Amino acid sequence: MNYWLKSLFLRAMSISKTYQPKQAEDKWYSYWLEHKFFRSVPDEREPYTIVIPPPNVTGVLHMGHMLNNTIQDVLIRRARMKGKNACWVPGTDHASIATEAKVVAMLKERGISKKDLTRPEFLAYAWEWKEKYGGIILEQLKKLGASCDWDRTRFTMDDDLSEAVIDTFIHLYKKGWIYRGVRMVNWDPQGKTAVSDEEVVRKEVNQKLYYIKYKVASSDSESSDFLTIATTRPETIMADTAICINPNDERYIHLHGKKAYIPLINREIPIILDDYVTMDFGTGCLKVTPAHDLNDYQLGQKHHLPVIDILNDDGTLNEKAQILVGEDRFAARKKIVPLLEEAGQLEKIEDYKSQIGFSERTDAVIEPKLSMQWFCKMDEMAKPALDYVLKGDIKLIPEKFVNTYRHWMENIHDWTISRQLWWGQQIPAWYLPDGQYVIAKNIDDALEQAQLATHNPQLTIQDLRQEEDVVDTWFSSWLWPISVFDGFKDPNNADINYYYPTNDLVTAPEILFFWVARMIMAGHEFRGELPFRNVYLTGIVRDKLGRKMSKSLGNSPDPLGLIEKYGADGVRVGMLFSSPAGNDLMFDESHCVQGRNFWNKVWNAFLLVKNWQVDDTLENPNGIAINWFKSRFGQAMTEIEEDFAQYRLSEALMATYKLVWDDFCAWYLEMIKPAYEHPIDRETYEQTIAFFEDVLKILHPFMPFITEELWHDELFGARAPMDCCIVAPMPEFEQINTQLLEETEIVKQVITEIRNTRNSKQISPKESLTLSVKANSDINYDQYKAILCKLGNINEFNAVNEKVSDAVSFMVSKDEFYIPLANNIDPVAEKEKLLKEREYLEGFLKSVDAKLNNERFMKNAKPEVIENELRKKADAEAKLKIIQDRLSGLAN
RNA sequence: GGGAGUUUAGCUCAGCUGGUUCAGAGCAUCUGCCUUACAAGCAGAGGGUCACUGGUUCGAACCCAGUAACUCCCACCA
Repeated sequence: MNYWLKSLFLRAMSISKTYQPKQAEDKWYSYWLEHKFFRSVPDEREPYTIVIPPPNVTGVLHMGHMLNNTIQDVLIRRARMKGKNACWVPGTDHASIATEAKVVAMLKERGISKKDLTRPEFLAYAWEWKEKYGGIILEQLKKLGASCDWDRTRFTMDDDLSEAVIDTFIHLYKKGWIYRGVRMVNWDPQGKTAVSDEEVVRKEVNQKLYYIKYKVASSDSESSDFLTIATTRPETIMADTAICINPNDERYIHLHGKKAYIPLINREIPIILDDYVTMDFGTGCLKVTPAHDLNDYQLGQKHHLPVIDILNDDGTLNEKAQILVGEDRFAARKKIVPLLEEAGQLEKIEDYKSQIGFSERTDAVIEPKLSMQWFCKMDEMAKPALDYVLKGDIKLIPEKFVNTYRHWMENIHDWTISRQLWWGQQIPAWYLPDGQYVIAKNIDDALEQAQLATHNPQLTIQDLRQEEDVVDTWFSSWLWPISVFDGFKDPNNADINYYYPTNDLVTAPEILFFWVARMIMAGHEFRGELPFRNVYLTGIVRDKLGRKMSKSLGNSPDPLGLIEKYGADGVRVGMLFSSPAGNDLMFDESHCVQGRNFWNKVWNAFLLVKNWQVDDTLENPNGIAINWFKSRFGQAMTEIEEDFAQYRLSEALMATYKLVWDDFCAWYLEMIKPAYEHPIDRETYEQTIAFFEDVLKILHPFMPFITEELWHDELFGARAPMDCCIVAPMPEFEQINTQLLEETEIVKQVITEIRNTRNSKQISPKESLTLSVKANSDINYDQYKAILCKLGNINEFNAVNEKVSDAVSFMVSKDEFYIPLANNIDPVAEKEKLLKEREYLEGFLKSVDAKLNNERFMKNAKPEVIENELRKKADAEAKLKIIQDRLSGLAN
């Protein structure tokens, strides 16, 4: 009770001393903006460029964005501090289907129907909506600390970017790679547009398989012969144009050449033969519905069957269905069942599971539909794009995605690029009265071409009608790395020449094909060069149950709320702690807690140093500690460098975390910390501040705000306005003294043993002890005396040549240590400890000997390995001997 | 149906070219601490048959084969 009260009280008292993330975040983000630290213009430095995967303009920040953009920001900030000209280009994507759907919904709320608007009217509303609500997400990214060059913000429907879309369309058309044709496409009846194969998400759905009896037409009599088909879509029987059976199916030989009647509407259709039909599925009879099934369509083509399309664009039945006209396809499915039953033509219904395609954007069930669409040929463009990745010019991280990428590129289908929407770039095709069309940049060009094509100079603009459809959103996104630098409008401008190819692309594997592959194609086709060198594929952010975070599940924390709670720095660190490339991130708020605790630790270390008083008359007693930390820092830097080189960001963060928390705070600061209310010497003080500055630098990419805040504290001296952590050069590598590092590790172990001794003997840390060392190794412990005494609270430290009696003892490496504790020795326990150690060493030795006595080992193992075994043997033997000595000493 | 991947401590993950008795880290857990930077902390400790079964090898978490579970991608069986 007492304890809790006191700690509460103390916390309340010290509240003003703690770091206030919110204030610092606002303050420094504006400061960075004001001083244009994010701004990049070409100069003589090496560029480092990232283009953001443009989020939907309608989007709001979710956890996926948080992860993705944290990674990009870490990379950008690090590059900036390493002296590169870092350029991170932000922007948003017009996302035609998603945005148009939102605008339609908004209009509906206002009582306006899209049908009643003209195209320009609708677009006016859409732009208005975009200006008002669009791009919120970019503002949210700022809260995260994203250091994008906001002056370069682009939108995929900016004039220049749209122009690039039109130009590339024309370019590809001229190459013969864009064509128009009637195809079976994936129709989204809700968005009322075609979508590409990639935008169809297949899900397993519980369905019914309906067994329907078709009457077989027989010329001879009234005999009622029936055949039964199985279908999941009874509402489409009215669109049937044949029944198909396998020619080898002996059950149905009697049906060859016959006809059958569609139930309810009694239309006569032929029974055709094709070995496409699987005999053992369903009944072996297949209804052929060319208008509403891709396979049936192909079958229909082969057998020259007519196509009867009974569905409207919105998924309702049209008059060709004859019955249930106007009903939605699913309502019709329900209603046709009793009708068939009444007619006695429904044999049975079975449960059935199958994969159904859903629209990625609207989640409506996709309807295969025949329609006139625009397509882009892919095979020619896919080849070089595949090569870049296979040859390693573009690296996918992690590499496992190369296989998937290859598989996709080798089996690529043409791309349906037209969308029956208004929000987007309208296809630059103009139809002439006679049905021909011309492709042109604008209507004047179109007219000119049209007049030429028709040899009719009388043709006027009024005679031309522009294609209503727009292009797929990805048809603008694939140009992004080029178009953001105006590489189409002005292919030789300074920006594109300097920044392109970009360096790293950070994105989700889900859009590897949608976007990444196509950018590679576009890069090659339009600039003859790859668009980026490395693709870092992030994982999906899931909750701790492994479920994808989604709005509908409500399992996604509010990112801005998290920032509010843990500080942007805390959340960034939390996101990165456990997210290796390509692995899903099982997000748990506890990671953010850890992140927050980390910045808190840094803050407190700062308070400690800040409150020190310097006494210039003091000598520096901390030479070893300082040299050790220098080496340790250099060592950690090497590791961190290596981790970054391999894009192991979590590990780079962890190495940084341990360096700061363990090495800097727990060891170094404790080593040099003066006693309470004692001053510190000048040299140690200044060296420590220099270390602290280096610590801030390596932390900055992960925790930009607190590091900038501390950077400007007077502890570090006066700063010029542009002297900021964000542009501070990364620390140089120090000379690494391996011997010092190794010896210090041993000294740390000695300290741990002393602490353990205290723990087990219940001796307070405040009670100082005497320590003797009998050194059997070459380590000069005298050098480390100061550290040992301070961290072990040892008041007397001496070297001895003989073992000390009446003392607790332990061994570190080969050396023996004694703490005299006359009244507190437990000889039995001491002996037990030694016996245990001996047992371990004997086992160890046995295993080593087993190898060394094994002829085949000696014959096959590499010399270094054998040498190593010999060393192990010698070491173990030496140690055993010491233990043996001590044991025999105890026996007396 | 085809392909890829994963499986190591309670959780999230390292473990590179097979070679210290190799089984690691962080978090969580447990024990002891009101130690003047920090209880959002300090000092310690305990956690694992490396999914399973075989094989190769002097030696396997690591290589090979098979099995199981999970994940993702691709695919037109009504």
